[in-house]
Amino acid sequence: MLQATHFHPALEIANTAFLGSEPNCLQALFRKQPVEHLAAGQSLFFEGDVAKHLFEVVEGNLRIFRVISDGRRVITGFLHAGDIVGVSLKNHYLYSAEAVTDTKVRRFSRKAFEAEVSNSPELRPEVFARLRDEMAAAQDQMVLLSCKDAEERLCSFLLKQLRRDPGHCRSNAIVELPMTRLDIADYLGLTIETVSRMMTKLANKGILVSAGRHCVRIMKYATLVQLSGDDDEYDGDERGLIGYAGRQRQ
Amino acid sequence: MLQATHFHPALEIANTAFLGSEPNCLQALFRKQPVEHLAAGQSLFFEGDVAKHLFEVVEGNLRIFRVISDGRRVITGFLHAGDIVGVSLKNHYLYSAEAVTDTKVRRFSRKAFEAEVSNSPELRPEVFARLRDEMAAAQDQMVLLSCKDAEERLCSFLLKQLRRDPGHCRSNAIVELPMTRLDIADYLGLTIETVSRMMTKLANKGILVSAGRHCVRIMKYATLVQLSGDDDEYDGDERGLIGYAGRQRQ
DNA sequence: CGCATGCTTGAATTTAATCAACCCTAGTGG
DNA sequence: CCACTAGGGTTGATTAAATTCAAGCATGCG
Repeated sequence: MLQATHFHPALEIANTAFLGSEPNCLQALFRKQPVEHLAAGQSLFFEGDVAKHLFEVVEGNLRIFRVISDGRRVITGFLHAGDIVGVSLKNHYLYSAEAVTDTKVRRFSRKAFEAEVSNSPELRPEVFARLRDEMAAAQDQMVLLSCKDAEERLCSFLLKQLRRDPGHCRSNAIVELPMTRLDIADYLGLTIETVSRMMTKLANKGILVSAGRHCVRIMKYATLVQLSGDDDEYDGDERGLIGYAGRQRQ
Repeated sequence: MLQATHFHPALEIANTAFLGSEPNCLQALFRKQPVEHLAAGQSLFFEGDVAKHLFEVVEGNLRIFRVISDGRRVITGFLHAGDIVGVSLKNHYLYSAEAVTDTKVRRFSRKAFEAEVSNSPELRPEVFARLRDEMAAAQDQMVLLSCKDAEERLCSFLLKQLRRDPGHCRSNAIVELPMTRLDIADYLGLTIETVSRMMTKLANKGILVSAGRHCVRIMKYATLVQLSGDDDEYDGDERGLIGYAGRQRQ
């Protein structure tokens, strides 16, 4: 998965405006391809399949996940419009991909993609940038799964969803949650019951107001950040000291 | 971090033998650089620092980790001889790096590295391959942290350590564990006590025999694999069916 | 030899999972 | 248009697993 953190559709279109036959942006590669439609729940590819294609998400969203031997599922990410699936792939898909909602994608041959990228000095930095963003996201997820409790996990998740919207305002913002509670649970390493309980707990604290199954209004952004356990806006000048405070909290 | 999964030192030296001024292997870039020594526990760089250099691990091993606001530490990986630190970096280090044991590294300017790579069509595939391996490792770690219990985590860890040794035989093999229990705990998302308990549990089952603090002999490889919860040697032809079995175990 | 650090073991506590019941809502068909 | 139903979601009681707290042991180093 490749989150398009720095590549908003608007920006991308601007880039393409003064562009000849040489695409200077990854998404330009996909632009000529026909749009394919996926119904909610439909699979795009399966873990272990030979990875013949990469995909650009045009609209909607995907979950990517692995299923382990005993049937447990781990969602390693959600993909949205502008994201490209598969740049980090070897010969086989490392994970399965399914549409969460009705979704449109464009398909591009992996071989052709790799040829294009290796020929274009303009495209390569973008591929690297996307890989780096993907890696950074994976690291964040490891931190979340390693040592955050249920409440922190859910708060982090909500913030992540909120920040995907470039025009989000800090408080009184609405977060869309197109995925089910089970999806959220499998993404956060929790159960649906725990996700549900934390959701009502946050609602009781007045931090958010539920607005239907797939929608939530954030009332106290700052509190949500605090509860997420991420030291955003790092105030500390003490980074870099030998050792660290120990693993206990408080 | 970049694990050198497919790049054993022996192979690398063989490659360099018939090699002109154009290096055809990433490690060749580092070869002219002086070796720097790090004492056990010494820091190589800190999370958040400007990433001016990449490093090749020549000997010994490093832990890379992040420390979150309340002092908890998450180890996201261990690095060994042949690994290169920092290919997935942005402008700042995403994590800190410390020597676990006495360690030797070579340093290379990130700018120069990027220039070399972007000029060399031979180097680029290797960079991508390493990034892909790193990504795959991160995914595995997410699966481990998401849904494995303490015993499965420790077994997975031991197997990973065992498999790093190219000449490992399946049973009766010795695994070196240069890191402390706290390192293992912070890597597996557990406490030292739990790691210790699981270690003795495996010893009681006759799966391994402790041989000092930093060494373990594996007696029952197959059992260890089973307990690790990874469906290695996948026997299933049923991958790719719609849906999945559900999240319950058994 | 003695201390310090890392490791192990045990008992109590806490957190989230599990098991079970019930509710709500969207979508269906009468 | 309304009643019914199925699936997703919530809530409560119980259980299990790992953490926390506490004590003691071993190993290595001065």
